[in-house]
Amino acid sequence: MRITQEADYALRAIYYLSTLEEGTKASANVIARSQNIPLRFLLKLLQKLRNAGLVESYMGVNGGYALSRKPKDISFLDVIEAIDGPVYINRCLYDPESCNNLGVEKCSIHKALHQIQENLKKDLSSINFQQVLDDTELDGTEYEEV
Amino acid sequence: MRITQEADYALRAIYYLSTLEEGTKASANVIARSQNIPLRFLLKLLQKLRNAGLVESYMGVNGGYALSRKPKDISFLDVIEAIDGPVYINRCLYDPESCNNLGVEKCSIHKALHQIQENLKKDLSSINFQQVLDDTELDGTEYEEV
DNA sequence: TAAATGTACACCAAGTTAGTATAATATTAA
DNA sequence: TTAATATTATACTAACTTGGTGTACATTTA
Repeated sequence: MRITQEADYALRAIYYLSTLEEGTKASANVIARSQNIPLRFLLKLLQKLRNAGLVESYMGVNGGYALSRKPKDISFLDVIEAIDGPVYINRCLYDPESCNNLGVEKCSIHKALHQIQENLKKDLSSINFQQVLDDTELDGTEYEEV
Repeated sequence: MRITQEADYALRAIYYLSTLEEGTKASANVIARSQNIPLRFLLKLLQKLRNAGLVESYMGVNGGYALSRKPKDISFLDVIEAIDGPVYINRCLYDPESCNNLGVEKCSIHKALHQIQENLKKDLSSINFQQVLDDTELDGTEYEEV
């Protein structure tokens, strides 16, 4: 019932790109060091984000990666599904044909799980990176704990 | 981001026991056949449910398993955590000490994930087996589709 | 053309999952 | 008291997933 470490890294990579001025690139090296992500692993993961259309990449000297949309238009669900594939909380909900019970339609258990899954996906898609940025700023500055 | 097949089986086993008269036992064999679960695997999984206090077991001839509480007092979360362990949607939320970013407190990403996790757990704990029973009865009889 | 960058593909160790196998123990009924 | 029916305990395993690493190549800029 958890996201992979790779998806966690991806969230942090997208977060880092969100902190930059719109359109600014960052190299994998810089992202890796700033977020404490193994470089090789990050490079591979960035390809998935690129294939999903979340980032753009630029080769060569001064190359790097930049968001292809504004932070407010990228949700946690976008990132997690780009890396881990579709979110589904049990087998039968992914491939109802292979369900060895009665399938999603007939089985009350799976119907209930389906509802929970949809709530989860809604939650994940309702949070975007602008919100995370705003939250971070609040924490560090204005509202310092006393 | 999914429950194991074992947890799915466990939900179905508990569901089956919920359909019985209160206090009635069923043997692992009967449960296995009725829910299409591999017997050996079911036997092992029933131990976990027993250790978690969800079912009681009886050895010997006419032995078997029975719920230790009423269906309405057993939630999906109870069953899933009995089998898969605590629900947490990423590593850092389970063991914040080993977080290689800033930990749940400092990192906005992990704070957001934590909120989503709590919603998920609330959802899973809000559904119990009496509800599933009721839903099943509605389906099969009164409300048959035309 | 050298240096800095991303891309592509292959490989691998460790852990997890979904089981299976075997033998022992407890209870009941004949 | 023995046979049959159950659960319990322990150990094993094949396949898959995860979280990486290694090597070689392609592109861009100075």
